[in-house]
Amino acid sequence: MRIGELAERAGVSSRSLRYYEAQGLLPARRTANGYREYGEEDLRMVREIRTLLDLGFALEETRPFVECLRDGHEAGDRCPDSLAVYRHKLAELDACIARLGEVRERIAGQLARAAEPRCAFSPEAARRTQRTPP
Amino acid sequence: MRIGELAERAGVSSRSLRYYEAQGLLPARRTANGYREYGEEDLRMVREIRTLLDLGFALEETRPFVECLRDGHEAGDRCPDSLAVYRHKLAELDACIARLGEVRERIAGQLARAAEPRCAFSPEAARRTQRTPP
DNA sequence: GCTGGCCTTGACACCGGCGTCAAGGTCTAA
DNA sequence: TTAGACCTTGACGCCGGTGTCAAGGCCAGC
Repeated sequence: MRIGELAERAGVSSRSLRYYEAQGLLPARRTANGYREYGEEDLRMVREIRTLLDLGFALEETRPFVECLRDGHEAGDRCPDSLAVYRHKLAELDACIARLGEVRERIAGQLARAAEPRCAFSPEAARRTQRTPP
Repeated sequence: MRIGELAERAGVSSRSLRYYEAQGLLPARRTANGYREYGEEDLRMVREIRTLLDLGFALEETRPFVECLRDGHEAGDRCPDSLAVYRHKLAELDACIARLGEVRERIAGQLARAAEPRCAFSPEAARRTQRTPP
């Protein structure tokens, strides 16, 4: 199959496929006229790449998975290098989530503080600190 | 004070200050020789900008805060527009955190699955499904 | 032979917040 | 007078994955 068909079946642009090839992820055989020629196994690799990219992996991080597939494994994550990337990504995610959680709390705090007490001598504050409540 | 001093006191580069000015966030008076001239209130604005940038706000999102300060308010988040940005950012963060959490679980699942059962007919699986356990 | 659809390579654009370099102006101290 | 520390504007580079355009080759059907 040629690049247009592979692109259509994988739901990506031809441009992306050429880019993956340029990165050494998706080498393509060539027909006599110079056209790229792909097989079903290439479709699987593209799908692996897309799945991982959609999850937030960098293109470079998909390399072990693709190579794992190329080595004939039934899935891209059947190889130690792929699992290492999984673990690394997990740690990254945990750090990122923790950081975002902190930021979230900071902003929520600011929001609560900013919405309420405008000034220590505001009417509300004055009323709260009145010495002779009715 | 000139740009170098403001940069030093705020802990940012002169380049950044010029960039903020180019974005219309930090207009500067000029001395006769064309040098930018800043005051203490500019230092406050730069600090406001940096605080928000460090929290993950986009430069553009700091605009209401800076304008709030310029309007003479005691803090950048004393204005409705700033609070709106806070709320918007909170929603964004919540969505982002949720998404990352999902991804995290997906990967953790993949990792668990990939590390364990290599094949339905693996020795372990065979042992687990033996009809006559000892 | 010609049209139109596919393919090729190469190159620029995008986004955001700068870093960094160039070429030149301004001021102070020795 | 000159060194050197500061300032000015302008412009290109980066990162990553892709859109998009240009200029041209290949091929099937009419």
